Amino acid sequence: MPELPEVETVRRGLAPTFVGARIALATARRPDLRFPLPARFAERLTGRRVNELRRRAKYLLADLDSGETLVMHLGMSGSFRVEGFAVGEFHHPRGKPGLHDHVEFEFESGARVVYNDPRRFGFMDLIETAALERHPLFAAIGVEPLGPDFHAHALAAVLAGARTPLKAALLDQRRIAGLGNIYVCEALHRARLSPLREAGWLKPVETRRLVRAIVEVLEAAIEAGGSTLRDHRRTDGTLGYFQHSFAVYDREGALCGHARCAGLIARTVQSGRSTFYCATCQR
DNA sequence: ACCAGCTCCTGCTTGC
DNA sequence: TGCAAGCAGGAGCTGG
Repeated sequence: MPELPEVETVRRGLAPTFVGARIALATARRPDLRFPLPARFAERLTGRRVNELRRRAKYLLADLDSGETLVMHLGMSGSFRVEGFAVGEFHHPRGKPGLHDHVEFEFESGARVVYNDPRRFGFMDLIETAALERHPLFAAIGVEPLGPDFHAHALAAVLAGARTPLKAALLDQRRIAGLGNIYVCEALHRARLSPLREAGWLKPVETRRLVRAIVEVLEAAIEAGGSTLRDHRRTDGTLGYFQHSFAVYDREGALCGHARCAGLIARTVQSGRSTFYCATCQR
């Protein structure tokens, strides 16, 4: 489900509850998500204070006072909800867990955070904070598109020589971090670049346009609280609304929104995933 | 080394 | 209305 803007939205939603708070009780309702949870997962979380809640690519990282970091990935259908401290909810009874409520954090403050994931493509792990960057999950992850190192030279460098289609290259987390199917389609449309282009052969001016488009699309999506197609919700249960701003995604047959372009949005399939684009102005 | 395709899982949408 | 097939935002793995 969630791409960078959705994960960032979740991070911002969880931060007030997580950061500086102590986990009074962690509960795992099953031994595995996509992968087995690490040994003694709940025990290693219980009693720990969260020093920081960060995001890297599509991962949420909660740095604990134990020297470990709780690494969380939402997969396709993972979501968090924060309970407690809402108006009229001082004493929420600890009822039966809802369907697909897999992990739960109760804080000393009384707030409770529940991780729900129907498809269970998400996963969690506990990794020594100091070793995070060397960990296989993170060692090969590419440039952060909203970070200080993302500029035309950096993008050109990671695309150099790639003979794969631009669409596939931008989905590759080792080249650039955090983009998924939706925002790749949207960014390519904004940059007027064809998803079918060979990735390693962009002109400098095109690379610059692509960098700007990626940053603009991601920032606008975060501003809107992400996109809610099926699963994504903010942690307070409200919906993101960037889906109303899609120019191409899931809009086959619609008019291309670019000025002076009368093209229609087409759908095709690249490496098994839907691509939406305007064949008239995306070159 | 690089790349396309398959796969994990559940639930919603689509078409008969 | 009911049912089954098809499809979904991720990404690790396999095999070419």
